[in-house]
Amino acid sequence: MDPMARPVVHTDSVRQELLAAAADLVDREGPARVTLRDVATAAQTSTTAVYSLFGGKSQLLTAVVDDGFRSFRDSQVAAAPDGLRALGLAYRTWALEHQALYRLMFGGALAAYADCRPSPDAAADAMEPLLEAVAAAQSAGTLLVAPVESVATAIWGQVHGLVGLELAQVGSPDTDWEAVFASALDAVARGWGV
Amino acid sequence: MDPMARPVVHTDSVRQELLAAAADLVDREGPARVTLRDVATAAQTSTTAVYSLFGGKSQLLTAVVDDGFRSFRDSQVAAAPDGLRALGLAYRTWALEHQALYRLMFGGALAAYADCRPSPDAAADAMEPLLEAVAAAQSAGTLLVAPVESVATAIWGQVHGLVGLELAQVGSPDTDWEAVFASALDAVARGWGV
DNA sequence: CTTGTTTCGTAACAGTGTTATGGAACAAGG
DNA sequence: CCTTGTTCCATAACACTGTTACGAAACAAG
Repeated sequence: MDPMARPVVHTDSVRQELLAAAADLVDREGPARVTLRDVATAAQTSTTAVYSLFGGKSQLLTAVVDDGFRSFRDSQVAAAPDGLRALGLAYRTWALEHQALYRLMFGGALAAYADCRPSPDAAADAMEPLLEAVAAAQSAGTLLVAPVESVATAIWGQVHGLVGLELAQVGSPDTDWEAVFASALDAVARGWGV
Repeated sequence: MDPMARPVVHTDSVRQELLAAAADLVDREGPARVTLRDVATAAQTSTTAVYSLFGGKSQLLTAVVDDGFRSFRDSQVAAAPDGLRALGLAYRTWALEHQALYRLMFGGALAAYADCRPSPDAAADAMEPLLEAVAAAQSAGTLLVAPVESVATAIWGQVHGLVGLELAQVGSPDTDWEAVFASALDAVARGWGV
């Protein structure tokens, strides 16, 4: 009994191909131009696969965002040994290299597209290197002793905000964002340093 | 000759009703839930009016954003006499009161929805009170003398970034954002003060 | 080879932005 | 007053979206 029936084609490898295709489309065309038919075609399968493997478009995009947080966190971890300022610079670099994905992750654009949010843990994990760097600087005596999370969030906000303004192309078109970013990091050091 | 033909119904008042209906829907349901048919129904006209008065959905949303920048600028102008810190507080207040609109204006969400950007002038105008406050503080000797635009952009970035993180609900769910915001403003004062 | 069961590609559905079309509305001339 | 001419706009069609239902395909067992 219990015949094996038709073999499964919607395997985990197809799942990863769909993820890659979706991420690629998001980065190249922006989230609005991502259609399930295009994603399925790029992954050489049908739209049904998205439903059987993810549940729908919003879950697929959520998975893309979660992957983005992992990649972002890796870049933060890699920069962590070089200190706080390196974290800030790595933050901007990653954002500029993955603009569409960055917007999807932090711009709240995803919530606007589909009623879904990335796993809160992903964002928290990405913040971990910063938290550790802040704590280390505090115990090293180079940073004001205040609630770690407050300091880290404020610093994150500074970096995040400047990147956001740069990506939104707000302000004067000929702004030297790199210089502004550098002097903002200086001001952060002065503002939170001992 | 030149008969007057059928009288015009798509007047400027219909245009403003459409704008109001669209802004209302954006604020209540978010940009993704805004459909031309709903907007037209709310304004008691047909979808054609959107095309004859704005050109399409993206232009309608752009107009909503431009209006948002005007409202935002007004709140900044109102807070300007009370100094730099008041500008920051007013910034956050306005953003929290118009979350969906704020995301549309600064989150780059609009570009993701439709291929259009708000008039750059609108954002520049909104920044004017901050520029003046920075310049005033510099000549009063309470702020580091550095390129006004760099200082203003960095400060704007700090405020914008924290608000963005708060709206995106990134970080610990029980974060006391008001306190973080206040201490960040303190750090800005220390970082850029003389 | 038939049967039974599971799987998934195709095609249909509801809803979107956008465009085309035909009727509606009025001034001028008979 | 009616016809005509001209302009305008609401309705209906179109192409495309995410999603769902269906029926054919694929294999094990009898």
